Amino acid sequence: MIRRLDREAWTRAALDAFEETGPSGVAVVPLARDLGVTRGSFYWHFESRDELLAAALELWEHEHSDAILEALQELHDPRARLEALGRAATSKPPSIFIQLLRAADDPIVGRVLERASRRRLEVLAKAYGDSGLSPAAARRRALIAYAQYVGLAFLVAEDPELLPDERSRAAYARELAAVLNA
Amino acid sequence: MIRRLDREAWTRAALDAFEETGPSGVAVVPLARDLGVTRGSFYWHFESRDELLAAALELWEHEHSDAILEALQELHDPRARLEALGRAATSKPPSIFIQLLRAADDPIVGRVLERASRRRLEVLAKAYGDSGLSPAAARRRALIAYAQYVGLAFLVAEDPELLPDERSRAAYARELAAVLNA
DNA sequence: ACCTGAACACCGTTCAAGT
DNA sequence: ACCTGAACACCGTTCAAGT
Repeated sequence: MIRRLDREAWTRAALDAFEETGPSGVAVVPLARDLGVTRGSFYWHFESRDELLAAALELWEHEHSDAILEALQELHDPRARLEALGRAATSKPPSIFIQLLRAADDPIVGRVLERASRRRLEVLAKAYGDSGLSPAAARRRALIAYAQYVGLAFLVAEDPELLPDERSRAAYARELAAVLNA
Repeated sequence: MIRRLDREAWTRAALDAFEETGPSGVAVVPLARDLGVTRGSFYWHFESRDELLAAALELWEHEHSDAILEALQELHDPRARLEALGRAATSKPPSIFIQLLRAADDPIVGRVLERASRRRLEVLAKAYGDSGLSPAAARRRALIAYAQYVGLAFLVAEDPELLPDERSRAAYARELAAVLNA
């Protein structure tokens, strides 16, 4: 029996591989092997391997990254929104986002990461602005908060021993909250 | 005339390529072309391309990363040391470090980055400890400060428009200092 | 001691031919 | 409309042969 695939099947498989291994996992020949077809069939659906990677990350942007931000925008009370953002920031970051951070030198990954970061910074700045800061101060505070999130996510992914248990994570979150509400 | 190279020449060339392009720039065939020899000659000096990348990054660790930390340790006044660290943190991060951050998914890059981060966190925690914090609090504060440094370096490398001019950098640094000295 | 040059494996890409 | 299979380019690696 001959397997028939569509663009979507390739894209989902590519996103799974990306979550597992990062951009190097999105490779035509191994994916084709896994999907039970030959490399040639891939080029019926896509122009190139880069187009596949871009499509997979676009899927993530629409289904996950944007969805989270939209849910947050539902919270009209700025204090509640900042609290929700704080909880999101101190809980475990999604593995796809971690992979994006860890492979930012890939041009396609870099573009997606920059778009996602821009949106998140806007949402954060809006929350700080709505809770009373001037636009410029809100933007700076958003940058500080998001840089902290990115830096910590990065470092802990690199070395989980930095925050090994729930107690250390809680102590870090308390200290960070004290520092950021100064 | 036949070119003769040693291990050091390959290592320097590899580090230059890494600074320019990241790990993908450390490729045997293109480097050999640049150096005017064939690929085969490379394997006289090194077991593998990975050994070359590791050697290049080791060079960076010894000549740059460690050197900076040792210079800082010379400052015995903890306040002066924290100030020097603050200046280092808000000035432009060295391009090799940025490349390390942007390619952390590479196993060899990841190892080097983790080692360097561990050392920097130790030095930071020691500075905070020497200036009066308890060991646990000093470690948390060090993590907050270093995560901020890493996160900002990362985001600004991705999108320089986040802090486009000297004025915005200064305003950010002021706000950050206010926040971190809370 | 250091380099050449040819070989092989692996992945990206193309394309004529099949169903 | 979707897939096969063979071809080519490119890079990592090996190794016998050269100087």
